[in-house]
Amino acid sequence: MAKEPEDTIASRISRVLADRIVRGELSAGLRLRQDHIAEEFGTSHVPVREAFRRLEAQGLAISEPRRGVRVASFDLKEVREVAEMRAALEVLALRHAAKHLTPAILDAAEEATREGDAAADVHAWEEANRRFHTLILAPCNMSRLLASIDDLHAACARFLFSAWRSGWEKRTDHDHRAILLALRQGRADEAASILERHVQWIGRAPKSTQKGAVAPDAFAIVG
Amino acid sequence: MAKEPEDTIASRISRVLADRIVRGELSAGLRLRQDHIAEEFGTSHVPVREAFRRLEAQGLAISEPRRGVRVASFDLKEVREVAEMRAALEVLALRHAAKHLTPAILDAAEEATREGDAAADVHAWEEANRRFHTLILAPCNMSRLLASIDDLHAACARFLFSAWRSGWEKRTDHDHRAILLALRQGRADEAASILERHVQWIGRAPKSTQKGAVAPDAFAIVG
DNA sequence: CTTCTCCAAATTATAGATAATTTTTAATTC
DNA sequence: GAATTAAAAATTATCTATAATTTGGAGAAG
Repeated sequence: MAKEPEDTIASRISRVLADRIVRGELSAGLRLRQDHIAEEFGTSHVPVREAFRRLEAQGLAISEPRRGVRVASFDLKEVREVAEMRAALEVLALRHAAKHLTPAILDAAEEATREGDAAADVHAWEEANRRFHTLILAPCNMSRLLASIDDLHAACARFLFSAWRSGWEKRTDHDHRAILLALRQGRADEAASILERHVQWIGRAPKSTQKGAVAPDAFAIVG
Repeated sequence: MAKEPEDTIASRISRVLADRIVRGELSAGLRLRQDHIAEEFGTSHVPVREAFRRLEAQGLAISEPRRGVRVASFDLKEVREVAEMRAALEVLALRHAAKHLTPAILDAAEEATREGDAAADVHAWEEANRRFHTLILAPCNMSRLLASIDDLHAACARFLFSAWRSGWEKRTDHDHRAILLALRQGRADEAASILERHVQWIGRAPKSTQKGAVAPDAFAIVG
């Protein structure tokens, strides 16, 4: 019987709710009522409350004792904070991963970049983007670091999905390609600094390319 | 009636258990049986389970579905990982905090350093050490970043308490003083790089001062 | 007479206790 | 050593109490 990897109801609920929050289906400030959620999942409120604790730790929900749980708000200031944390930690991860990267991994990362460039919508792009970052960072073999990066990446994705209003237009990810090139040539430090800049851009106002000609999005949302 | 700040039983339990784990009273790998803990705190196991989720997120406990929760193990590799993460994030925090630091804050941090130097035991030293780091970083005003650093600091403290076997001998914290000096003189970048080196030392083998003459501790444990 | 405010009752939701069920682990027997 | 059974512990359900919010109404002010 194809059974999901997670066994407990609580973990399943937290995964589903996290996904909904990230995708923007549950908007910031919304109250998460344990009885309603319990009813939806056909369980009692006990595992729901455990799921809440995990969401709280991930920064996706905020709990006030005796007053309930709400979807965490996130303003631009928080997004920048998350982006800077992510940049700092991804640089660290890449520095350790670099020596373990194989051509096969870099090929897979390049393929992920291509898929991102060809993505039909923002969700497909984000999936490919996350795969790229995971591929080049996972070989650092530092599980706690990778888990932290994952949570931060989710927060970034939440911003991406919320900020993206207009239709998706194909784009070419030059940063990803520059990172891969540097890695292939053994210049890990350069790859790390491109990665740092790349991630830090999230939530920052893009350079006005020309006076009056502002990009369609008011803030850089990729990464 | 003097009531503790936290309202829920779960948060109280998680704080107490976290403290015990950090102080080494609960050793790595020990099973945390919810019924026993519930009995000790005079509650049911429901809030205990919620406390477990928080400990899990903090990296202090590990839960295997249907098999219970254990105190997280931590080998030297994990300590180094935590130290490097902490270094990366504290550098980020200090860069943002620097511009908001006041002479009053720096004076308080210097006082914390003095108290650390005069500490009678390792717990007093750690309390002062944590105060120093918190004082100079808190003005960055990035709550998520500070919360992450706090969790990482707890993991470092856990290593410190576990590694410290012999009696406590007074020491002078030159790094803290160098950081404060640089901050007072407005050289934030230099302060940050001293801080980075300072924290990264945790869990690393110290330079053998002389052949055969190894330091009393096999690894650097302060920070 | 209308409107605003303040207080109390009723409703709703959260937090926790107790109980039932399932799963894992240990033990004993073949 | 394998298999069956018994004990223990984890997960979840149901139930209760307590705290928070809302609603309704009385009284005062405009």
